[in-house]
Amino acid sequence: MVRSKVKYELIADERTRRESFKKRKAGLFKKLDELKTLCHVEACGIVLTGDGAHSEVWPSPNKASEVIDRFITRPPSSSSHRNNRVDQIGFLRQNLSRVSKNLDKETRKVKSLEKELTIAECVTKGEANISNSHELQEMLRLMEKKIAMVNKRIADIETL
Amino acid sequence: MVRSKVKYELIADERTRRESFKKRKAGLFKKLDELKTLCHVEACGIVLTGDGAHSEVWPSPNKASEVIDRFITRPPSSSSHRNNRVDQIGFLRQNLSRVSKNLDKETRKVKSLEKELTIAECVTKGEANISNSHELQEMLRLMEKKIAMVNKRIADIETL
DNA sequence: ATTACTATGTATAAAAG
DNA sequence: TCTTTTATACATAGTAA
Repeated sequence: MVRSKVKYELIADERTRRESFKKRKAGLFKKLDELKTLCHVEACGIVLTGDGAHSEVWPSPNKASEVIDRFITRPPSSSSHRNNRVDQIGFLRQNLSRVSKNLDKETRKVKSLEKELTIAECVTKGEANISNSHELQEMLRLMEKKIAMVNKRIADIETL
Repeated sequence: MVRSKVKYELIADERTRRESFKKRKAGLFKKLDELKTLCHVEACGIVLTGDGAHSEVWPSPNKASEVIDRFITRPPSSSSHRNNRVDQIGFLRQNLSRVSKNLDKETRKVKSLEKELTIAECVTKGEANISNSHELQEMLRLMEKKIAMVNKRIADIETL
C-alpha cells in the first residue's frame, strides 16, 4: 500500500486499469454531484467504455438528455471567448444536422410531391379548355397555396 | 487559510460559491481528462450555470456531441441492471422524440398533401369522361405510386 | 476577475480479505 | 469481482497580492 504517483498515460496493466476506472468513475460522479449541490448548477457526465458494458451516464440518461437539450436550446452567452463560440456554433450545427437529417428526407419527399403536382397542374391546365372543370381549377389553386406554405416552412427550417 | 470541511449543501456566500465553482469545474474537467487517458475511455461533461455565461462543455461541444451520439447509437449492453435499462430506454425514447418532433411536422404536411391529391384525383376521375385526358390519368397513376412509396417510408420511420 | 500560496480535506493506488 | 484498509497523491478552501 505504497501509493505511487500515477503517470498521465494509459494504465498498462488491465486489472489495475479496470480497478482505477471504477474508482475514478465513481469519484467523477461524486464530483459532479457536489458541483451541482454546492454551486447550484446543472451538470451531466457521460462515460463510454469500448465494449459499452461499463458505460454510464450521470445523473441519469433522462436528466442528461435534459441538460443536453438545455445546452442546445440556450447556449452560453456571448461573454464567452471567440474560440468557444465558434466551437459552440459548430456544436449547434452538428446537433441541428442530426435532427435535420431525417427531416431532410421528408422535405425531399415534399419537394418531389410538389414537382409532381406542378406537372399535373400544367397538364390539367393544358386540358382545362377541354375538361372545363371549375371544381378542379379551384382544387389546383388551393394546392398552389398549400405548396407555397410548405415552401415557406422549409425555408424557415433551413435558415435555423 | 485554515481549510474547513465543506458541507454538502449550497454554498451560501456568492463570492465563495463562484470561487468554488470555478475551481471545481476545472478539477472536474481534469478528472474527465485523466479518466479518458488513464483508462482509455470516451467521456464528456456538461455544466450549465443559471445565466449560461459560465456554462461549459468538456472536452468540446463537438466532441461531446459525438459521445452523446455514440451513447444514443450504442447504449450499454444488457449486462446493466434492470433499472438502468429502463432509464436508458427512456433516454432513447426521449432523444428519438426530439429528433422525430420536427419530422412529424413534415410527415403531417406530406399526409396533408396526400389528402389534397386524393381529393384532386377523385375530382379528376369524376371529370375524366369529360376531359378524357389520357396523359392526366397516367400522371395520377404515377402519383398514386409515389404516395404509396412515401407512405411506406413514413411507416418505416414510425416503427423506429 | 486571476494568480499564488499552503494547510487540510478528499480521492485513490496498492495490498489484502 | 466487490470490500476494506492504509499511505500518499491530489484537489481545493481560505487568504492575500
